[in-house]
Amino acid sequence: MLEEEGLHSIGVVERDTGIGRDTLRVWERRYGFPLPVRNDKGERAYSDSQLRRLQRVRRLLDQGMRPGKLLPLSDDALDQLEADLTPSQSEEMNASVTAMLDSVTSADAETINTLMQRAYEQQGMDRFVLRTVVPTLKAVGEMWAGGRLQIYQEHFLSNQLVQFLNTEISRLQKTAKKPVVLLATLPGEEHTLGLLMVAALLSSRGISSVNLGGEVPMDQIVSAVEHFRADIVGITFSGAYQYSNVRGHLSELRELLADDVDIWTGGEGVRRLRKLPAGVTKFNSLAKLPL
Amino acid sequence: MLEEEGLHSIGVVERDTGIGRDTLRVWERRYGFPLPVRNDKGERAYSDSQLRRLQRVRRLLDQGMRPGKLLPLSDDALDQLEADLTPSQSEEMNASVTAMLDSVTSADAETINTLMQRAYEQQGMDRFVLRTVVPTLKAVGEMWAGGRLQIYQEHFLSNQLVQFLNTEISRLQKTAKKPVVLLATLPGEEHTLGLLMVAALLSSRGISSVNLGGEVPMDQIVSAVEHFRADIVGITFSGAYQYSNVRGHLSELRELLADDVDIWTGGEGVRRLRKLPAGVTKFNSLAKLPL
DNA sequence: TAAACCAGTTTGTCTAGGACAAATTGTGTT
DNA sequence: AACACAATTTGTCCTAGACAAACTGGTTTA
Repeated sequence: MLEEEGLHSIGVVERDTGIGRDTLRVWERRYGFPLPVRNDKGERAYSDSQLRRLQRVRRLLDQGMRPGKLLPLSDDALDQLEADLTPSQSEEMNASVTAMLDSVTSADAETINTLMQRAYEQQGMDRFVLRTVVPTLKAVGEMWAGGRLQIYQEHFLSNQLVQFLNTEISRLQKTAKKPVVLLATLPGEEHTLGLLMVAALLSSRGISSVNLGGEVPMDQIVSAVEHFRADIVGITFSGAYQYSNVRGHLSELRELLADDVDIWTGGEGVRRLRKLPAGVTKFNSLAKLPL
Repeated sequence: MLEEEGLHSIGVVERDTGIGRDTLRVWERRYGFPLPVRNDKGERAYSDSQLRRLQRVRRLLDQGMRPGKLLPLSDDALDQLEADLTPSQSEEMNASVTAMLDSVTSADAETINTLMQRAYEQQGMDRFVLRTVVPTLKAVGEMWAGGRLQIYQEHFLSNQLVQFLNTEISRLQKTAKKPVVLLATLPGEEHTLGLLMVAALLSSRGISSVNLGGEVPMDQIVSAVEHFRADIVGITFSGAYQYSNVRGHLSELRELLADDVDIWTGGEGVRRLRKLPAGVTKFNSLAKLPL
């Protein structure tokens, strides 16, 4: 009903922004934003522009800003803030990133694959992932948030990447050895591209990994660690991870696991975290895998 | 606070079971289960056993049971139901299927990969997908529903399959030509393994495909078809697809797309459908891709 | 035999404003 | 600079009622 007119229910907004229902309602009460219209049933109906703005707000919050300062702002002030926070991204994009972005908006599967293949051969896995894939995804995310990219284009890129990385991992994995790294995300975190990138980096260094994919309950991670005799568990958190208590979840996992199993964590979702539970290692950027 | 004593807040239960807060509260009101204790703040505190039972309930719901029948049941009756639901799985399975199942429960990544590789080389893509992968997934699904398989094992198998199929698709795709098939699932359908299997089958027949992955809004599918000049759109529906009105969705898509674009559809979710909208082709089993 | 229709029932999501602890910030002291 | 303590901010949870969408089961139509 709503969706066709560019309006979204509170449940959809929760899912797409990672901001809880209750939080959305309490923000409305306290700060006057977002102030959705109501449908005939009296339910909140958020506009596209409100949704997009909430996604921007979410990103800024993840950077450490506080709701009380952020939400009462005008659109202009928000623009300003974003501009300040992302100062010089567009200058130093290397050639392969711009080529990727071009091909996402205009090209076909073949072109983009050739592009990835070439960049990978030239740069090696490390630089390919860190200097090409990550910046491209970041740029794509920004374009999407700004409405300058179709959703299908993002889906397409994402799937091509999955295919490419899986192929390379599959090839490299054959020679991989100990230690074994177990990769997963926790329930609520659907974004698994990060895991794949970590797996790719590990493979290229001769380390074997077992990727369990997304939304694995904690007790299952524990069982899997025992089964595969994993030495390290890697958990990634995207910026969209809803449950603010990342630290709590990591402590919980730390307690459940044997002491000689290391925990590594990374991704936008842990960027802001300063203090980590004892026995948990963070890699701020993929470049700094604690090897 | 709670977690240490084996108690869980409603938020944690929501996360670990995928059942919404509101739903948990309304179940309590209507069916008397789950009936959590309260902490000193008056908040619900669910026990471990309640959490586990909710996970079992969730599995049964996914199989098509209804809350009203399920929730008032005793533990014994629940056991009975689970037992009934997985009666005669062990019919006649070919060797590669049983080997796969064995390795899922006991083995490591290497073994299962070797197994897939060997089965694929012996059987070719068609038979590998149809006689090995599909039956294995079916068996795994049944074992999972019956609680005879750990969740992580299902995740693991699924990820290994994704990796393997992507690798092979990637290799075969290089020589693929027209017509172009665009693959996706509609919003609400997260299960994308079917798409991957279709893509694999198509690749092995020299047909190129563009896989957009899961949950692609209809208008985005339409845009993508135009962009990629696709000749055919393939949509899969798993048995878990909630929206009963599969036919309605297919008609809608049919109307949105140009007449010279074919629509193919398949999967458990369309199995029951007899009459399809004009201009939509169904393949009942993957074996019968309408080529 | 199967599809289409209709009435009755079940079910999940949404509403309100209040409450409170955990997290963060600010201030003062060592 | 490092620490303790008070003030503020913030997210999550509470209640009980409402209602449309989804499903069920029975009947009619092709």
